[in-house]
Order: sequence, then structure tokens, then C-alpha cells
Amino acid sequence: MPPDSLITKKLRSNIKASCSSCGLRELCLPVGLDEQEVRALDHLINQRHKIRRGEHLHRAGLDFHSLHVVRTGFFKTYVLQEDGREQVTGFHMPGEVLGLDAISADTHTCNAVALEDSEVCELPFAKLEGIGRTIPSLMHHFHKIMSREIVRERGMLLLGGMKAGERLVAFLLNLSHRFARRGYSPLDFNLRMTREEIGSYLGLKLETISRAFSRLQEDGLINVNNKRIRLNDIDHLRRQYGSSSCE
Amino acid sequence: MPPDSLITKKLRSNIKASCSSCGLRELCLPVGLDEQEVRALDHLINQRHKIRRGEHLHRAGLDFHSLHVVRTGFFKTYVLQEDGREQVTGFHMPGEVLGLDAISADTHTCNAVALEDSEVCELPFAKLEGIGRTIPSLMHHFHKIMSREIVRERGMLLLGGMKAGERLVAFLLNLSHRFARRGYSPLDFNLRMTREEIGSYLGLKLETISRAFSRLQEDGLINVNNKRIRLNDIDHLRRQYGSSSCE
DNA sequence: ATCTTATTTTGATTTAAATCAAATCAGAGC
DNA sequence: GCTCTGATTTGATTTAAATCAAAATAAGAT
Repeated sequence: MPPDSLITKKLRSNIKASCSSCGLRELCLPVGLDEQEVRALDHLINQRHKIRRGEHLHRAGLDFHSLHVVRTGFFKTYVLQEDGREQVTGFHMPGEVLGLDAISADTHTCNAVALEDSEVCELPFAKLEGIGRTIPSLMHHFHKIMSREIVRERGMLLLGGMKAGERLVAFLLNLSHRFARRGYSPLDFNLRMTREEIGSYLGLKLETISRAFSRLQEDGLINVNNKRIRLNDIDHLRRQYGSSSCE
Repeated sequence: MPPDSLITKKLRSNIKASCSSCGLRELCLPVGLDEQEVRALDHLINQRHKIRRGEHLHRAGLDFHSLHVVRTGFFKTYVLQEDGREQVTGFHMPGEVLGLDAISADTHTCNAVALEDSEVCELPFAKLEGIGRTIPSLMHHFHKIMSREIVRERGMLLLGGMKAGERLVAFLLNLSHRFARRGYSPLDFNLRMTREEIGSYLGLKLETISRAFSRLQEDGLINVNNKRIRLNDIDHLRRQYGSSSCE
């Protein structure tokens, strides 16, 4: 948690953001920019917003004008199918960009909801394209971010051939890897989402997720205590179930 | 089929491309560009390549430097899993861009093979970023193309909750829609890929695909004659099985 | 704290798809 | 044309996951 959270609390929202002093800088957009370029980016990112647990950042169908970078907290994205079922399309943690799907048609194609009290930086997309013209390395890095999102989504397709337990392990290894990059323990973390949400994301039912957790615990590979997960033998997990730990 | 295919045949490869006179223009990158901008793009796209059925356009692990737009023909992309299984990640028809996943790490993350004799236009990516700086509308359109790819991949995730027959129908409706946009019949087309490749893409076994085809034919919804498919009641298909016909 | 609701676990049963197996069919090359 | 190989269809059986159901646990609200 950032030390300024107490200070900004009363403002509720609309804090001036600053990439220059942001701890996420190396994960986020300004990777590899020099001082002057980061200042230009500070100019672009006009606002930071607080989103409380359960609040939506955007909803499918709404006009798109800004990307958002998760600064603190945790989000899930999902779409509502015609039959009313909720299909989870992703979980998003600090440093990750939300809204890339919306560029396609200037309309959000999914809903994004905070799974815990969160903060996001707003990036007006038109401004980003404008600044990108003068800072080629920023534009290039943005292209890498979009491409990475394509690779990420593709990774889900690769789960197609796997069975329940393997899918869950791939999911846990993926989370573990992303936590590690953010300086959190890759072996011991707590899930922000329910079994049902995990199941939706992985194409399985919540009971199947629960059973898969129990099975992995029986086998001594992990410890499960409700939302708290401990990976006891991450090498074994990696060996046994593909190396789907990549971002 | 383009009328110049006979002329260029003896050259085997390396034909000077020209967006200005390309029939795919409205599907491809130069959407909405004026004459002068299209000429600039002609400058960017230096080569057209012929890829024969079975030949690879690129392979996973190779250095990335160019995107490719399918001009004629049909491609499949796939990755080889550790266990040797081939996972199909997409099918690609004229006007569609290949290689967007590779921008992420300057390395191709999948293999692309021609399912029939094909032609592609080569877009050196560094040049594209350069020209994009001077033609904002081109850069913006490129962002839409990348975003569309994200949405497309996400669409696959939505199949998660569907059963075999529904997935196959969604797949057929998607192909139908893409054929229609290219001026081909949306009701009567022939598949370029095998049942096994369809199965791999949809996360099902080839026997299941075959059975699903037979079932749909029994129900009178489609006619199947090996690779030739005829949609008898596309409205019924759309109603019964979600509207996953979008690109 | 207590109540209430949502989440999770576990068991029994059903079902859809995978697997195993074999026959048929189509296409490429001779 | 014919042969051979790979692709497809169809059937029988097994298996993994969904579904149905109920109890146990955790999390929020008052």
C-alpha cells in the first residue's frame, strides 16, 4: 500500500498522478524512458482514480476514451453472455493496462470491476497516440503491451487440451509469476476472486475448482486455506503441469 | 482470385506490392487513408511473397521484424506444446494481419503455415512505426487492428461454457461472417482445415467435431460434404447458438 | 457479538466428450 | 485408371467434469 493513501483518502478521487515517482514505473508504460520523456508522460496521465471494491471501472457498451493502468488493488474483467451467464475474461493487478480491447471499436467490450479497493491511472487514449508520435520509444513500448495482451489471451487457448487440475495449476503458476514480478511472494498469496470466478475464467465449474484444490492439497503440492494459497513444491508443479507461468 | 496471379507466377516471390490497386484495401491497413497516404504505405510494403501450401511463413522462436498481411490464400497459426501436441491458435484469411503476437518480445510466439497456395504482403514493423508517426490515421488504424485481435482471442474464451455443437456452430458462423466481408458466399464455403485442426482450435477431439457435423446435418441445419459446408438455416443457427459471428 | 448471506467443500449421480477401434472415403501420385 | 496414405465417419466403452444436493465454513451487516 502506498504511504500517501491516508493523505489522499479525503479527496476520494482525482489525484494528480506522477509516473516520475511511481514504484510501478518499471512494470508500466514508462519502461526505458529518460527523465524528459517521463515528464511528458506525467503530462499525459492527468488523473488517478480510487475505485472501491465492487465498483466498476467501465462497462461493456460504454464509449471508450481512456485506458487505465492498475496502480493498486485487483480487478476482474468479464462479459455477460446473452443467457445471463457471467464469463470472466481476466484478472488484473498493479502495472497492468485495462481497456485495450476497447480501442477496436471505440466501445468497451467488457466490464471491469474492482475485487478490492483499488487505484488506477487514467490514460486518455487520443493523448497517448499524440505523445507517442513525439516519443517513439513510448509508442513502441505501447505496441509491446498490446502484443503482450494478445499473447496472454492466446495462453488461455492453450489450456484447451488440459484437464481441470492442470488448468488450475497453470492459473496458480501464472498468478505466482505475476506476484513475484511485483515484489510479492510467489509461494504464498491470497486469491482475490471466488472459486466461481476462477472456474468461469478457466472454463470449469466452481465445484470442479474446489475439488482440484483439495486434490492438489492431498498430494501435498499446495496448501489451501480458503483464499490463502501456499505453493509447497513449485518446481514439481512447473514440471508436472507445463511452464505456463509466463505473463 | 486476383487476375495478375498468372503474370507473377514465374517470379515465384518478391513482387512489388501496391496498396493503391489492391482489392483488399478496405479490409486491410489502408482503411480510410487518402491517396497520398496510401502512396506512403506503398513505400512501406516492399514485398509480396508467395507461400505454397504447407510452407511456413514463420516459426515460433524466430526473430521478428515484419508483420504480414494475407493477400490471397489461407493460413493457420499454431504452437507446439512441450508434449508435442499441436495447438491451433487461429485461421487467417485475406486482409488479416499475421505476427501481432511477436511484437511483444521481438520473437515469433507461434508458427504460421499456409493451408493453400497463398500470397502475403510484408510490412517491416520498424518502418510501420516510422510511417505511423507521420500518418496518425494509419497508426490509429493499426491500433484498432491490434485491439481487434485481442477481442478475437477473447471470443475464443467465451466458447468456454459452450458444448461441442455450439462451439462448432460459433466457429462456422465466424467463418461465414469473414467470408461474407470478403465477398464470398456466407452460406456455402469450403473448409481449408481438417477436422483435427478445427478440434484443436476449439478444444475438442476430431471425432467430436465429426459427430457434431453429422448431428447438425441430421437436424437439417447444415449440409456437410467433406470439406464443403452449406448453412441451410443461418438464422436458426444464429438464434440457437449465440451471435458469435463477429470478427 | 449475532444474524444473515455468500462461499466453499464434499458426496452421489448423470452426462458430454475422450478414447479405443474399425470401416469408409477422398485425394495425391503413379 | 489404380494404389496408397491420410482424413473422416461411426460405434462401443471409459472417463472427466457437470449437475444435483446438502452440509460446513467464512464474511458482512446490524
